[in-house]
Amino acid sequence: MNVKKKITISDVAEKAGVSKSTVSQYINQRYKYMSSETKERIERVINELNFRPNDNARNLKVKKTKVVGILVANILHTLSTEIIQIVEDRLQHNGMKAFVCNSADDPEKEKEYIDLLIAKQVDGIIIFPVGNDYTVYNYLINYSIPIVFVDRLVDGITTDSVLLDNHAASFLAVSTLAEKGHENIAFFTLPIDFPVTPRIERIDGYKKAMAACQLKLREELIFSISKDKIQDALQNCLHFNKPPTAIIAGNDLVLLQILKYLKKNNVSVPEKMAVIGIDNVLYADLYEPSITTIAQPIQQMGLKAAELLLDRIKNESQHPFITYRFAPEIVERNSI
Amino acid sequence: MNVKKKITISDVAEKAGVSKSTVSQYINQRYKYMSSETKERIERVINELNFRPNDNARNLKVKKTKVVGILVANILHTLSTEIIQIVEDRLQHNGMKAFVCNSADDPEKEKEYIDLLIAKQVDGIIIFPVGNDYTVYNYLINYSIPIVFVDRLVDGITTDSVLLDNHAASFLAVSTLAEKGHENIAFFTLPIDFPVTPRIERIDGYKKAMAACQLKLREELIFSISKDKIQDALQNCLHFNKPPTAIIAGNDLVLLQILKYLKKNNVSVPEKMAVIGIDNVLYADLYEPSITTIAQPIQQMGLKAAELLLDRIKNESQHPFITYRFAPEIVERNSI
DNA sequence: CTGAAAGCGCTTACAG
DNA sequence: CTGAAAGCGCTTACAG
Repeated sequence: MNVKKKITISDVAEKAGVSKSTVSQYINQRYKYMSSETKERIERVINELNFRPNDNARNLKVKKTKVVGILVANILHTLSTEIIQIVEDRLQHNGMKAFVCNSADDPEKEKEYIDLLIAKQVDGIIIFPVGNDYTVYNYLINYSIPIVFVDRLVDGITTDSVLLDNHAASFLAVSTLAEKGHENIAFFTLPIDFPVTPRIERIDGYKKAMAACQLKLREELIFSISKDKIQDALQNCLHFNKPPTAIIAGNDLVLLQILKYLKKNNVSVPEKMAVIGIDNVLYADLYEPSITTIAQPIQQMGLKAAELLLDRIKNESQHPFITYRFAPEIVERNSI
Repeated sequence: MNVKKKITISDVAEKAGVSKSTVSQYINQRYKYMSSETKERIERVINELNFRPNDNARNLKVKKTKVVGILVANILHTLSTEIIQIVEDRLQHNGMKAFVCNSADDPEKEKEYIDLLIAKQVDGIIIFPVGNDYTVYNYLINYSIPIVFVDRLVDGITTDSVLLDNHAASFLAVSTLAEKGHENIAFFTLPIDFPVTPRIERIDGYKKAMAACQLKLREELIFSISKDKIQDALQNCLHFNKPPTAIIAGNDLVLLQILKYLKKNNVSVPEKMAVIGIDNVLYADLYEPSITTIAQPIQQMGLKAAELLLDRIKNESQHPFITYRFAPEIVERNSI
């Protein structure tokens, strides 16, 4: 493998016997004032030399890069990849492309990626934020780089945002269970050592829904703990004086732990324990019994996020920032 | 929101009362010949102005970008995101970052992303290839951009590659079933309209394993069809003269379809139908009965891919290209 | 210890 | 229809 020198526009110009300007015109498809002979000659040389223009040079002149960043909190979440797929498809239709970056739940990494995306001069960024330090996101706003938040919000930052109506999600879960006569409903979610919007709002929604359904709120039935502690906590609360007869899983990862425990310990669902999960999961139909879930309208959320970002990128118009809340939907199956 | 002019190195230099060169020295942390007073002054101004150097300009001079591309065939596959997570972590330790791009199973998109990554001058690319047109990948080789293939190979391209020993995977599946006395073993996988390495190799491995186990090969028990046709095909083959008593699912998506069918139709597993899936899936333990799977050593594969790429990027040394084949592992559960 | 100058590979207004 | 020239925002060898 011989290390070949990178081909530049000058090489093409020289070999084609025209000026760099003309080659540049060709690259940018401004054929208007170009003889077809010149055009063909340039085309041939470009193919021969396998020339690819250096975007770094181009972007130095032309301010638009036609690239947006999608910075996800954690790429392992199904929600992230599904939104990515949808957003990308919309971008495609607008001649844009996406670089996906993964914060891996690490605020430090997120900050580095934001710096990198700024440095690469992306036209806009869709962020599933992990950090709670608003100064980081302020860089973007200072640089007038459009951003759209998805799934989570950050205190102190006002921008276009797209997320589930988490209160409604909890309400749907609680009220559905209440109708079936459940009174002792446990709520499990991941930690909120630092504020994570969906977790906080879903807990809050749970509390309000309990009140609305005239059920007694028992704080000891609310668990906000790390993944590996869920099974122990569940085991524990089964020995309460009044153990729960129903569980709401705050997200897909939590649901997985709960189902593992229930299966391992032969707790019959829904007879001994009703289960309802927020987030639709691939295996909801597969479990025995199939699991009732509260689904996010991912398709619409992805489209809205893409649309918001594209609007900001295209026109300079300054409509006020809006936080869009999407209504959840219950998918009734056999676990309640 | 007032559109602020982008801050450049000149702005910083002017405000700090030094030359651009000095600011540049500061940015690149060459403090050796810099008075601490100058250093502090520059630092202060950078913070005040919120200055972020433009990487496009930098990369025009400095050939290394410290960024690699990870181009996945389809970001919805768990394998992709798990490998991304692992690779990224290794890159992090080497001061590099990753831009993830999603081909969405579309060779045209893949080509565009390759062009974009070249244009952005990434230092290297990890590819889960979708296309079968080797000329596309040849661009990269022409440009001396290191590439590592993961999961799939491309005819006509020789480069470092990391993938499962697919023949061994099929062999494990077949021989395990054969030991349990199964003779009529069906194999389901997705289409091979154009060559997709794991699918082809797993079918091939299945055939060889059947021979090795002295079982009669029945071509009509091999299904290479699209996802939505799997359930019908399965239904069909249950009415064969000699229906299969065991099924091997060629990957996670196929397994999902098969389990859906079996559950819907109350086919008892493993009594009436043994099932074994290639690819470990999240819900393997959750299904009733739990599903025996053939797992890829994803951790090791991700690390190897990262290591190979970093080696090529760092040293110019020219060890020959190697295709690494990782041994699969069987995770025995209760479905066989 | 710091600055002036050339150059990276493009684009674009302008001249002809 | 095409080319010469300036400039985008950096870096770096060199001079002082």
